[in-house]
Amino acid sequence: MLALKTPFKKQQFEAREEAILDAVNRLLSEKGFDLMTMDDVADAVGVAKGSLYKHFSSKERLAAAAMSRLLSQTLDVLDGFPEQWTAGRRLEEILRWTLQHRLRGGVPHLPSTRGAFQRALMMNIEYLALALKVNKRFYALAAEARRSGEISALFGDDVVVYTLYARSCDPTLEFLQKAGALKDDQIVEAMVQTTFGGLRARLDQPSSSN
Amino acid sequence: MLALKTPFKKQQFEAREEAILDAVNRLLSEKGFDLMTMDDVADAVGVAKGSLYKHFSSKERLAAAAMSRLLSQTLDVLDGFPEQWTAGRRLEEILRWTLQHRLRGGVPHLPSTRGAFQRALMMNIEYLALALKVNKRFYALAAEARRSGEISALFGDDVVVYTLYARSCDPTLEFLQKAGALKDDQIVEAMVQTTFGGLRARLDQPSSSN
DNA sequence: GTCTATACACCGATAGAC
DNA sequence: GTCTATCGGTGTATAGAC
Repeated sequence: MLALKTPFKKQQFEAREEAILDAVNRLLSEKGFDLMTMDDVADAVGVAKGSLYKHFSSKERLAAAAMSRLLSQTLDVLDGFPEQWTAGRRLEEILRWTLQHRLRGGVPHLPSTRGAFQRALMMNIEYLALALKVNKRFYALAAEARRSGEISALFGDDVVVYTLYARSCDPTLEFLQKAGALKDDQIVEAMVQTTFGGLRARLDQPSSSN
Repeated sequence: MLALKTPFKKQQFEAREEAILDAVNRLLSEKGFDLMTMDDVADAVGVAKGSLYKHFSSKERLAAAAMSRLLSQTLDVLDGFPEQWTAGRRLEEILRWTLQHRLRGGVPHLPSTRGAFQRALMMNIEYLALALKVNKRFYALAAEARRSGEISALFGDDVVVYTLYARSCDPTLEFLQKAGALKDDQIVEAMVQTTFGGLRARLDQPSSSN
């Protein structure tokens, strides 16, 4: 058989792709898509710029591949949660995981809602499928958490899910990290508490006076 | 006297500067600093690109002028609050004002904490002075609100102030606006409630199970 | 496949006529 | 002061040698 003919080169090839995606993840979280250049990527991974295009046909596809890998990891984490955890607990833990992951420099952040990159992402089938899958899971968890009373019935599912997305790339993390007063774990806990404290909140204390 | 010699031209000049800053505000909120080009600004206000440089000597100074104007307006709003309002109420209302202002397309948003623009802003004396002034006011309000119990004692002033900054440019606003299920006022209220509900929260309901 | 070199486009800033 | 035209620099992507 010819099945074992070229496993070395292929293995090497895929290992290099993983190294490229690692570098892209770090650069995307530091500089964002627009400020990240292909020269940056090439320098970080130690190859020529032209070689990158043998792996990924454009900067957009390269970034999309990094984003897709993150979404895959997110799905894996969701699947790995203990069965007895409630929907609210799962939402809380997935945010905690994302924030911890960010502190280790592994989460690319989207600079703005518009922009050419966002449009390019929606043209990427692999990314789109994963994003829809993650989105569906989040909406299901939000609805269930709201039914069980873990999250206030005052907020629609949109508010819950979008808030979760927004906290995943909330700049408060970098602010607090740069301020230096809190340890990493304390930063994560403060953000998780302010987020879910707000989602649990009833409309009491409406700041009475006028 | 010569005092009235050239008021027309000067008036015209300053009116144009205001028009430029309006356009910059809108473009900064739509595309951010990096994606906004001087051609965009020139087209939006209806003048040649070269003419912009007679008003502002660089793209950084132009954006800094827009940011400074926003900070000035923020200080004015803070000064205009009724005397009987508590510190917590003032923090809530300044966030409400900012979000409403953003819905009208008037708040430039900072793409990332790093980047050349942030460094350039710190070199701008006018902006720096205003930013420090606003920051001082926020910290004073946060400390007072925490003393009076309006905000949970569990969070440090850093957490409160940075959370407020982060909500001011929170992408949840655009998400909910694009989703279209909520009216503008409802969007603002949802975001204010989730934010301050979280800051008021005690550490109850720690998702019990493990 | 990986390298060097380059084509092509875009952007910030300037020059010079009016 | 406003215009048109252009310079210098940078970034994506490609071509061609090895």
